[in-house]
Amino acid sequence: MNYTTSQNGLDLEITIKNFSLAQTLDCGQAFRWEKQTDDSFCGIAYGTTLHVSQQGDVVTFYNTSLSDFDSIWRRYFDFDTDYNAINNSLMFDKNIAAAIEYAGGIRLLKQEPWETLCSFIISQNNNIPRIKGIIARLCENFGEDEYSFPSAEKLATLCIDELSPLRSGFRAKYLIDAAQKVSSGEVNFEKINSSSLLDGEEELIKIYGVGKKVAQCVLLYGFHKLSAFPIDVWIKKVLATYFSDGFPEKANEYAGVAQQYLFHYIRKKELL
DNA sequence: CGCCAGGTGTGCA
DNA sequence: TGCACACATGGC
Repeated sequence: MNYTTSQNGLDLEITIKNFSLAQTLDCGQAFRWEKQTDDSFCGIAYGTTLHVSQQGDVVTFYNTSLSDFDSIWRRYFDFDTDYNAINNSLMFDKNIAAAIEYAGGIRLLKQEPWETLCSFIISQNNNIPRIKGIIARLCENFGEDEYSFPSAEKLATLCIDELSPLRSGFRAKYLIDAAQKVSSGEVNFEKINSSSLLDGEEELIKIYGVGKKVAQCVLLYGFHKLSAFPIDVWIKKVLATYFSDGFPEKANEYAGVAQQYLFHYIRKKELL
């Protein structure tokens, strides 16, 4: 156990080391969290809203039941995985070590596969504020209630024109195709769960508009396959700058975790 | 107002 | 295989 919980009225407090709520929720892996203040966020996952904040090593889940924490948030934030051990296993490389130094408080969220698939279809050739806007409109227009992400079955009944309120541009046709293939079972999430990375990717790129990068994002953030390795423009820059001889094989098991740190790290450096 | 965005499909050599 | 180029929309 690398954290402890305690009840404080209606709130639940988690004490945990080397975790950063802000880095985790604001690093481009999830798009339904809104920053309230520097260390306080409101958001939705698995059809459930949450207000959460962090003060030092203490993370406060406001107005949350222990059952919601156990069934949703503990898993969503991946609190049961030992990131100290993972980070230690990645420290052998000095560039990854530098990225850990900067961004090692990030956790790889366990998001819903279908939501993750849609989110990263929408993310292509797009910027984060607009990605969030499109996803918010998707939920407002087609979710079953105000909290839920619309199901693949629901979206599969729609045509491209009916997605116009999203203003998602050329991506609308990709969302429809994804909904049809997922709801029909042509793309099988159960199968992907127990598949290798390569087979999972092969399954996902059956969808029109899903290529390697989006597929790897879905495997990493939606299926929690920590060896998945999405290569976007930023990671291309990382590979060219720090790993001209190739990404170290020793990091393969947790390549996706390293990728997330490196992504955050190089973007920060570019801003300076 | 232009440039650009956590890419992918398409049409060429 | 490799490489421009278009693609919708709007953030900055």
